[in-house]
Amino acid sequence: MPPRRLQITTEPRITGVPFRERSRGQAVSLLSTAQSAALAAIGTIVQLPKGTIVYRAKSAADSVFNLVQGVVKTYDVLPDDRSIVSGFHFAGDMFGLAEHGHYVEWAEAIIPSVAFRIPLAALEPLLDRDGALAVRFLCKAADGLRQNRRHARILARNDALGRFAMLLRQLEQQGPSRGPDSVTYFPMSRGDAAQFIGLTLEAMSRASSTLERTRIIQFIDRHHFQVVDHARFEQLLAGAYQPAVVRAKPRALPEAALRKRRKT
Amino acid sequence: MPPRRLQITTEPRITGVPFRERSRGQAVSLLSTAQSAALAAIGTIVQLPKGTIVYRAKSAADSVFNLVQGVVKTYDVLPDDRSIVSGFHFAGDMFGLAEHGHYVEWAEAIIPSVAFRIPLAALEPLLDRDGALAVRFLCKAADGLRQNRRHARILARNDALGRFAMLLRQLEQQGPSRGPDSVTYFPMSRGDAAQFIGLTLEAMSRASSTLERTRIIQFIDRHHFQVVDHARFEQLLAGAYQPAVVRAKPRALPEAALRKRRKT
DNA sequence: CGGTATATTGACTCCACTCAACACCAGTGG
DNA sequence: CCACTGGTGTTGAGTGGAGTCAATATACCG
Repeated sequence: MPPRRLQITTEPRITGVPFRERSRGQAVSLLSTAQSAALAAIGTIVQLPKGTIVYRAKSAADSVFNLVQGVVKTYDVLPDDRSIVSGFHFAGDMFGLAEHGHYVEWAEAIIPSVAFRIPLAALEPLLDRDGALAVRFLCKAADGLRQNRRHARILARNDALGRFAMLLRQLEQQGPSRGPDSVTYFPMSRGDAAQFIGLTLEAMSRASSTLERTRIIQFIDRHHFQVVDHARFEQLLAGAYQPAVVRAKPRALPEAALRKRRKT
Repeated sequence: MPPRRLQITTEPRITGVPFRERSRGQAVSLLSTAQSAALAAIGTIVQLPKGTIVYRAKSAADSVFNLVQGVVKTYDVLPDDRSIVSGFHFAGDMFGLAEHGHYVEWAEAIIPSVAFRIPLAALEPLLDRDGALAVRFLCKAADGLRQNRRHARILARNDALGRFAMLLRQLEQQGPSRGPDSVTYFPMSRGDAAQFIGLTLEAMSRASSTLERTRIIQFIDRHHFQVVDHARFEQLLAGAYQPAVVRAKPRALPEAALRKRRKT
């Protein structure tokens, strides 16, 4: 697959993995030109300058959004004012999850973005009529579920290094597939990233520094990085590597542990 | 809403929150009798004794499952052999998420269960034809996304007590709504619960013991609990309560902090 | 009953959080 | 040009709490 430019489109575009597709797993456009046109007919383009709040949690939800350009984060604000980022959305993604007619989270453009706003009032009849289109939306929803699983896997780790590495891996895979040593775009601020992987800003910064110091990754600038040592990076992702030079001191194993070890 | 018995059905049954529904948020059955019958026609009932592996990660995915009775856990096995539970599924839920024709996770019945196995080969044409049915599935997928958000909120907390409390809250809300001081079913083992909330078994056990010792909750037996002190339980969920009698010592604030505090 | 799996409790270590200070940068205005 | 500011990141020191290993207790199932 030749690396090609991300085309700037003014049509709705939804990417994902079709159900039937048994091929290798790159996400492809799920919509036919007719379907895209049908969505364009009922939706409107909205420009989202950096920092735009697309919607607030609990506000009336009348539309879903299809991002055609940029990056949008969705996040929860907890009772204690901290907030956690539930996901980052890229071109081809949908966002605007609601419950009982109200959005369940906040959405904010973290870089200049463009989205299609699709009113539910018009979308629902369209989906009712066009089963094939509804199935495409279902595919995209399944995509979201898989994305959430990845996020949960990140949050379930308890080492800052591993969490950060998993985030970088995800960004690598989200972007257009390029060469093995290419530079990957890191669109979000450190704070956003930290809130996504469930760490404090400081802990994440330390993890980042450690990975740089040990020459596993390298940041070109604040928003561009590349993996330098793929082998150790993979070990890190697998959870079987501590780059800290301070090896856990090999304290003498007690008797019971030795017995158990002999068996295996 | 009168508390009523969970009916044992041999028909597919999918519960969730319809898109249009502006009413209060109890989950309702999403399928009309005709739709249920259509699904029954293409699916088969499978009995799942406790401990049954419904499918394995990476095995060929030819069906989705609609649970009509019991509880099924879905989980990932990590490279280092630990495993994390991605979700618990109850009657009315669907599971069987796949990618490229292969399941992405494991599924296991944790109590005796009954499910409908619905082959994708037959389901897809059905959804293509029946847009309304596809929309119901979309509703259910949205339900899954909301469920995942709740899970992520649990994992994002860093206090064991809070995580455990949030799990209990979720179980309370999942079950049939009853009186305020009623007993709630705790279907999973401690190990499963710990893997769901991202803690070790020991840490979770300690959290559970602490909540019992401080009379916030009470376990009738290993699989039934009730919340005793609702006020403190809510504070705990909100993240604004430390039941540990060891209050953080109010060490003298340094000069800078005092200055900042005066401003606010 | 006995035997195994599951659950609780204890002791100790280590890592992420907290508070704090500092570095860096862009924009603003003198 | 510098000084001031606020926002954003990095680094440092100290503490608490969850992980780890281990022993014990309880429940489950023949």
